[in-house]
Amino acid sequence: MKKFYKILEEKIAIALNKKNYEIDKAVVLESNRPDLGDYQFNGAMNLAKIYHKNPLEIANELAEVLKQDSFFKEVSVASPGFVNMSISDEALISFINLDDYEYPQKNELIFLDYGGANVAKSLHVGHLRSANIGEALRRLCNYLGYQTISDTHLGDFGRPLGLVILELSKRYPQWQYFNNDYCGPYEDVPITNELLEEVYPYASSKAKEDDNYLKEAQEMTKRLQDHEKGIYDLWLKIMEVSKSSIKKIYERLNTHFDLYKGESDAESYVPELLAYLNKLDIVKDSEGAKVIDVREEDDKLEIPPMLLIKSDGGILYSTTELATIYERMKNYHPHQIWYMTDKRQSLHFTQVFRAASKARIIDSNTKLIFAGFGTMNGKDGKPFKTRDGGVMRLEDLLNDVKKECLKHLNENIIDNREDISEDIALSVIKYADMIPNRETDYNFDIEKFCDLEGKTGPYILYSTIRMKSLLNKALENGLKYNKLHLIANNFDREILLILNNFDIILEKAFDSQSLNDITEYLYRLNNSYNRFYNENHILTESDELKKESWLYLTSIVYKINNILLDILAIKIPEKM
RNA sequence: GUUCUUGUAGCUCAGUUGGAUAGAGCGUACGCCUCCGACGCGUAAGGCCAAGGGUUCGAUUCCCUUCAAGAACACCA
Repeated sequence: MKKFYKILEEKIAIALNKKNYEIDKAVVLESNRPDLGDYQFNGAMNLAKIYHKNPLEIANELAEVLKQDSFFKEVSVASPGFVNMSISDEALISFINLDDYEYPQKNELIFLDYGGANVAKSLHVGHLRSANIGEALRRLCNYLGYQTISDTHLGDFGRPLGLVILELSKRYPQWQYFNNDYCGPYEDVPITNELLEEVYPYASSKAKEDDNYLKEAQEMTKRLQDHEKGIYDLWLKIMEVSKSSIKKIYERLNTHFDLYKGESDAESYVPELLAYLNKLDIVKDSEGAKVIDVREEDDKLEIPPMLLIKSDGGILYSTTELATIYERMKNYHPHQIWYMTDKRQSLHFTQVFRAASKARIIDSNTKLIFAGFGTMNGKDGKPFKTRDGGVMRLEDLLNDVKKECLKHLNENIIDNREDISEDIALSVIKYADMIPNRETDYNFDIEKFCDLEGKTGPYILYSTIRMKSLLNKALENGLKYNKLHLIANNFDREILLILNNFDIILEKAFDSQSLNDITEYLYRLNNSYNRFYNENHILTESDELKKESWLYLTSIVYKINNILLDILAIKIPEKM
């Protein structure tokens, strides 16, 4: 779509200039008094302060110039200095009939880090937001012309793996992997994803109660990180099993990663990173550990130093994170790196970002952006748990919602009922997940995901499919729709005004790394269209110009729906 | 304890350079299919924007205080 606000804002800036007022950017807003106009300009009040004049006077001067422009149907001024503008139908019509605007390709690479799956642990509902937000942002970046690389950054080399391997060694001491003298090749062992998912929580809770066990796990983690023969080979086997199961779920979530790298990949850059850091003389000893001081003058909260090496020589989360940045800069030279994780990790990323900047691992103009999101809580406001205390697996959630969608599916649809419910379920989950503001915590409620009416994914899908069906019917009847000839009433006019917001919504979403403006916009657009649809009988309309205009309008809304749903990674089924 | 975040309709939540009359979905109560797909559309009820103070033409928004909830605070990830 083309940029409507830009036109409007330029007109105002020029008009003000004519009256000898300078303004950087004339910000125009959609009117919150639709009875007075389509758009409003509030800048006269600010200019009044600068020029020490009455805001009404400035507003009147501006209105006087704008009134001469046939772009506007009406321009009025309200106290203490609001300028209200209505756009002429002719201007709206010629704007919608313009050719599509395409965002030019930019020579700027944005690296997106999201997903955050952990090896040997099943993806649970806590992983949902990261995948949904990250994937949508990746697609948004692409639509706006940026180049992207996405990486799930697997948790694959820390203590959880130490715990799993330790527990396996207790249960299956006879495995050749645990024989120090054995040199391979290894015979097949019965590791399945189910086994791993059972072993990890068991080992994790045991480590909490048993200090000796925890100590053993720490040792095992160290042995793994030291690439000890046997242990490392078993780890490779675990990776293979776990990765394929993770990929399957991400596929169902319509989420794509260019890279499935992880802590273990970054780990190989650690020696290089450490050598580099040592040269800079910013690594200090502290209580036996090695740290980087990242405090800054005006910190209100005391930021603890970033821990680089543990006192036992092992590496930590922050270490691999820093090494990951080092690796990414070296191999890909991104202009920006975006992180989509739970906002509770904010401090951790502050430390790492500061360390990266202090150590000049990033260029001075590289942007590291932490797009933290709210925690998913249960109905009780505490981090979400199922009734038996576990966290709900993502796969179970998908299946449950899918079952619910299948129940609601139109009986007349005979083919592909499974696939269609899968698509609808995806829309339910994604839409519900992306509609709250990114930063607010939200309550996970399975019933919320089973509600298929109102402001939901299926609402948008249903409207879209109905439009498609209408357009197909028109084509079957030999009707063509190439342009908008006229505005018939307030129903189609309102849609045109909403369409004008398209580009600023996308840009706002990009600037704030947040999708709720897009979900909200989709609802608003479709709600407005459905009202229009309800009030006008398009195919039976006798006025041919009206009919073509309405079909054309339908085709535009249909197109926008397709673009935005694709950005949100929601699939549109054929029927529903 | 220190620091940060949050508090908006019965419930779940929108609401940014401070703007006019604070919005939506669900739920509740009424309506709308002989006509393009009713998973749709409409109407109504529902609010001291946590409380108090300040800044100014103007505050849900900025500042201060209080209350309430949550989070983070080096050898976990």
